[in-house]
Amino acid sequence: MISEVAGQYNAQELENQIRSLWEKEETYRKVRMQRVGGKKFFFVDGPPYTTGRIHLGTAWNKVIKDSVLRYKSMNSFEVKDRAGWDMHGLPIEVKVEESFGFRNKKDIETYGVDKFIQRCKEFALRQKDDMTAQFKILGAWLDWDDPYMTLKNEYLEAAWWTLKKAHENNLLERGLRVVNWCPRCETAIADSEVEYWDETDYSIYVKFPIIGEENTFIVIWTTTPWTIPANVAVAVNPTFQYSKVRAIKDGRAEILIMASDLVESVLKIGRYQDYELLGVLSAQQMQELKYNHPLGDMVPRQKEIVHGVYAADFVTAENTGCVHIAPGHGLEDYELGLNHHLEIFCPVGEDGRYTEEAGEKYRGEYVKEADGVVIADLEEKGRLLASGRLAHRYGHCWRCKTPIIFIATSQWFLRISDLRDRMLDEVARVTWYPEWAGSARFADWINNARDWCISRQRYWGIPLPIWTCPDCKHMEVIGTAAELEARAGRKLADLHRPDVDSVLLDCPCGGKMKRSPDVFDVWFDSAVASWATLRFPSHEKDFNEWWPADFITEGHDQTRGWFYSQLGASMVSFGRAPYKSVLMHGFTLDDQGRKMSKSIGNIVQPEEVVQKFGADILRFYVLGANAPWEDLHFSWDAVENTSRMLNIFWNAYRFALPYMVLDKFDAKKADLSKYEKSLRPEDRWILSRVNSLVSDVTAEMEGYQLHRIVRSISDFILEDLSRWYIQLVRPRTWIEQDDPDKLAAYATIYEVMVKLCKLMAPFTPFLSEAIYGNLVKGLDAAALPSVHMCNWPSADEARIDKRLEASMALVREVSMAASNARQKGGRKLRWPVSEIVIAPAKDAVDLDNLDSVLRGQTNAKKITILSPGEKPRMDLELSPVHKKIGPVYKGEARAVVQAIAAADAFDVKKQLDGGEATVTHAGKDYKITAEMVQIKELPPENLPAAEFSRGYVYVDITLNPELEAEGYAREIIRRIQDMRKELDLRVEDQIRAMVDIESKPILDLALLKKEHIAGEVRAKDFQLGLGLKLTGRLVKDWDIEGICVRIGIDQI
RNA sequence: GGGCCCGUAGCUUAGCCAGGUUGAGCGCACGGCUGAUAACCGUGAGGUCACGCGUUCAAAUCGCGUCGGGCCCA
Repeated sequence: MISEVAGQYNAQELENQIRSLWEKEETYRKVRMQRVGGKKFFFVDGPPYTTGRIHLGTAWNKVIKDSVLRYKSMNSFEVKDRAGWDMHGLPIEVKVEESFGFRNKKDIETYGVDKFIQRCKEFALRQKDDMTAQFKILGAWLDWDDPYMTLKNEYLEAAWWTLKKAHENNLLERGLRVVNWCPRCETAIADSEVEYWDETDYSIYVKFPIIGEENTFIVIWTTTPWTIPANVAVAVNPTFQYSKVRAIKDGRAEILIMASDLVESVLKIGRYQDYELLGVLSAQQMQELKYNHPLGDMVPRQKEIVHGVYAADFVTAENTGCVHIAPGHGLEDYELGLNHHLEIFCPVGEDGRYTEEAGEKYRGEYVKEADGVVIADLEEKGRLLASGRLAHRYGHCWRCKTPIIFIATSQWFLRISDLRDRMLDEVARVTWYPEWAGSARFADWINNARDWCISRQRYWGIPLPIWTCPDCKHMEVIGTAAELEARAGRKLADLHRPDVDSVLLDCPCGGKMKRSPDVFDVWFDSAVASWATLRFPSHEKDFNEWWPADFITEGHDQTRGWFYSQLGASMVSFGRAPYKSVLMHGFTLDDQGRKMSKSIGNIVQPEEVVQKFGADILRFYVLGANAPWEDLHFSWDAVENTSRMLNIFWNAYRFALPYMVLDKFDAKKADLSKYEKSLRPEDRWILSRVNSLVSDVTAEMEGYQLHRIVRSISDFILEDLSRWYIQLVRPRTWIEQDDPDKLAAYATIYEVMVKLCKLMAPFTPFLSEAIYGNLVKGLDAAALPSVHMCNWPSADEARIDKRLEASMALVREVSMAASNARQKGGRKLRWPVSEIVIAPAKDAVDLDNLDSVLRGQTNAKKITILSPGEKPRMDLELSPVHKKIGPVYKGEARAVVQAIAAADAFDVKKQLDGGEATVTHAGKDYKITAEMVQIKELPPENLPAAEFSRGYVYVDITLNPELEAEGYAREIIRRIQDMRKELDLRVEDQIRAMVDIESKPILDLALLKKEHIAGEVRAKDFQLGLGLKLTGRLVKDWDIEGICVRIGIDQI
């Protein structure tokens, strides 16, 4: 049986019940099992990093994923949905280091790498469990029991296999490169791991002495004085013109060379008082110059280096137009150095301190702290032209926030830049939502793609499976654990460091190969997720059946992150994109569009929203707040609004339940087909609407227009279902017998609710499950055990009647206009009116057969529809036109004016239509012409009007005894109903009621409706009179339109 | 400095792809309804559609530029 539902929508309580139901019944497993063998839908979960806490953005992310997967499952797809966890890398290392107070790698080595790895692993696993619980609360149905974890051996193998494949494809190489380097973590970091913010640094202008020209200098500018010891060249722009000037400062002259356009500004900064142009140099001539290093006698190596000038496009017309080149400390510098076979001089070690090569004075100095020393030395040697401070964007290690430096080190690279064009082809083959995410944003990123530095000099990561022979330099990449174990002749329980470090392999040369001590860049971990999640390479069958992924969805920051890393890893191993479609979603910002951050204190935790409102409400809110690819401005008000909306849905759902229960309604025996003939137009209308909704939502889902779906559903619930259909259907539910009219209403409501609840299931899974449990499972023990096992509803085209929908829309408009007009005329809706007149302006209005609906909703006895342009009879007001009357009547003018005032306006107008009119004053007739009066049309006081889209609606509020009797009856009914409520009576309870009305005329009116009143309030015993002695459990005095009415009621 | 997205009422937003009277919700003011009721409904005030220029009979919508916000890059 269907049950009644007590009380308001309590999301938390409902969700707890559904959660335990799902757990008890293993609903998730059943749902996935049910679709096995269906068309495959391979989803890959972008693995959140195991930080321990989910935030609003990750919640939104999982809600989108879950909604899409539930939708696909309802559409008979077998979905692959392993949840994923990103568990390696510096962030966790740093956390563990912090917990022990470690400062550098030496501390870790002292503590023991094996124990350190163990701590990292425990930390990651604990965080994973915490976050799993948080995701489950949201109703996110992924495979949480068997997630893919980047720390598992099977996952490590997927990374190994991929690297081996890249090696076979000749895309792996070791090389000296300038990399972003964190001197604290002592590791290379990826471009994507660099965080930029403003930092105040030195800004210095340095003079490099030209060889063979006395007192002549080329001027460069830099913000990193510590790189000066590594300078080997100067770059100039081949299109610029350079000037040689004789500059005067404090009576001393020197000859300076710099870009012609920048002379003035540089000399100003250098506080030169005067200068004279000696000549111009072309970029070509500039390249003939040689100079001495300004600190040549302090950095021994610099004495042996020849310093020249080279052309480079990247030189801009800023500062001096001459760029300091240190190939060991800059990316462009490095490339320029390679092109011109310059020495890649890098006198800085992995700890960020100068090495032996930097010379006696600088050795051991931390470079960022050496800036001041270098400046002082330049000053002392007279090579400093100017020195100041400058705030500019500078990169930092994203974990420990240490400013990064660039140093040339030997690293492993994937030669991604070679694949740029092929990657762009692949991107064009992927379907992007929105389209520009791929064609514009991602393509732009790929166009700038550089080789991928995949090695990190750390501990907690996937070890590089690269073994090299120290003797003959032979190198091999191992692809699987089995391969390694076969070669090593022993088992390895865990493929992490340090165990794997101890494995030595035989080299063909007879020597022993050692593992390259690095671990993978953590971005490489998640990059292989699409096949690692299928347990490839050990399970090839699944890979062949599922790969590549049908769908992934992540935030727009993942353009450079996971969208890219996956593409890169897939290109080097499989030569194609690992996904077929990508939905790029936005960021969660606060209600003012600011980033959520601890310092502003505007962070909203998803669980806070769940606790205050519920998971379904959070879900429906984030899905509906805006388009998925736009940033979400979180607003508590909007969440509350969503909550209110779902509450109305809940009320709509539960409103009919008591009657259905009372009548033992059984949809199985009494479905719509039995009542086809008894359906009212409004029933057919709501059925049309719900089927239109199904078709709209299905269409929008194809383009992942999730916000439009939520909007359509909300509109349907509020406008069509709650504000309209339920209002229309209410009186029918009170009919007591087995009237087909009532049963047709039940069947309609039932059909609509069940369809709607399935339609909402992917988005509000808890609420839908609860409603389905009652309405469907409550009636049919054999029904599918969960709404999430039902098929996605299909739109019943035969029920869609667009003309009827349009007519009803018109009826609603007229009805609203009528209530507007009533308000103007001061007539409450409770009081019936005799007539409502619809006066269309242009096009004729046809209500189809919805006349009775309109009458009911407007509480009107009659609806009159005028022809276009026609108006109801207006009051007319005559005003005399003195200018015209005066000249004709002269002395009698005053009498004429009075005659006009006294005349009947309608009569005058009628006469004037035929020519002249006659008006009378003091027994004398006067003839007047049309120009002597102005006739104004006024809506009569008893006919207030309001505008609607196609004209005006007039409401005739004139009262007569019959209408008044009805009005008073409704007033009395409402009060008795109110009192029934106060006594907490059930709908079907009978009462005894006595009503004492102090006014005889009103009593007489009420008596006309005595039977009606008694019926409406279910009073078996009903007395209506004057001076009655009131008894009953509840007696109350009421004021109805200024009359005292005393009512007493009693339950029988 | 470059790429992409966004800017509509006090707030949150729809409409923009496909040009044709800017539409909602919250909040505010007033009124109504009452067996969905710790709910609900109506009316009203409130918009130079960020700004400027262009295309067009017609621009919130298309194009260019400026300003502001977000993400990414340099």
